[in-house]
Amino acid sequence: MTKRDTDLALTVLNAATLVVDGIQEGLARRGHAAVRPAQGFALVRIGQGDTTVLDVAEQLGVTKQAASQLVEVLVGRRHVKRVADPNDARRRLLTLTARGRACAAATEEAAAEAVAAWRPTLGAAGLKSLYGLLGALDRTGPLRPAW
Amino acid sequence: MTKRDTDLALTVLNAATLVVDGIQEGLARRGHAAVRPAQGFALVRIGQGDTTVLDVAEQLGVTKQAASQLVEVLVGRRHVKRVADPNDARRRLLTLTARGRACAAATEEAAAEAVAAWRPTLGAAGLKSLYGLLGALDRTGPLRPAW
DNA sequence: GCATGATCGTCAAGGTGCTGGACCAGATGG
DNA sequence: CCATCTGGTCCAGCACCTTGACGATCATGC
Repeated sequence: MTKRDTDLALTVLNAATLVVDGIQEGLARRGHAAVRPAQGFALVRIGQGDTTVLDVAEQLGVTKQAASQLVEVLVGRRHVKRVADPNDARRRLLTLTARGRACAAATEEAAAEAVAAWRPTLGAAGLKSLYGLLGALDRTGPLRPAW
Repeated sequence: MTKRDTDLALTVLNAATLVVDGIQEGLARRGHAAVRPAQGFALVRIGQGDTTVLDVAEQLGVTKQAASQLVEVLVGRRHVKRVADPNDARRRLLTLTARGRACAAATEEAAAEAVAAWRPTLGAAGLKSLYGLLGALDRTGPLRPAW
């Protein structure tokens, strides 16, 4: 059974590759070729409101410095604006611009599209059971750099 | 249904994170903390025989230069040796040393272990159906950098 | 009040890993 | 042969991450 377990590990990595590449391609097709998946995920998080650089760092699983740099890029692209937190002058709340909202939506669409591409192969039932199985795994929370 | 598709994409990435981290940890627990997953995969490939730098590059989905650098590290660690190809003086066949074989085996074990950790949660039947579902997806072949 | 310590964020320097361009040595085919 | 292709490496540059240090702002306890 060990041999099959090893193969399963590879199929999981393969699936993740398909997802990441699919998101990249989906973003590009929507005119956001410059947006990397990790940036898209950050935008989605920011879109949920009340988000700071630390929140982004936690979600992506990187240091606050790395998150700060990533956010800096998004600010430079006019996807994100920093606003002062009225309750805590240390915090700089992140908010989406109109362009940022478009990118966040595109990221979610691209992610959905990437797995929707499997529907012809797996069927709706297959996707559903896949969702059930993988959803039962530990939620480690942080995603991974380079995504 | 789109919302669920988006979530599924995230669960796939989460699963891949678990696999990669599990492999890292499994390698460390076997005394190969310095071996990165991508290096382990390269070792496994080299262990199959008749492997060149270009083959490694293809498997990992990186340029031949990157593969060359990765192999250079493995050679420096005495995991891999380069031998001349008697039929083609341009090719430098890669072979595993005893230490390299140990690392390759440890990588496969660690990968199997990473998904075996899901057995208590998903059950043997769950793993099997997961394998069936993910195995049906396109085999893009190349893995990803940084793994 | 006010010192002390924790927290948010940035700056700066450094490392790692990948890429594209250039190049050499060896193979290949008219 | 000679032009071309292929396997491999060297090199410069880049993208992204990390650790360390720091200023600024809260929060606590006396």
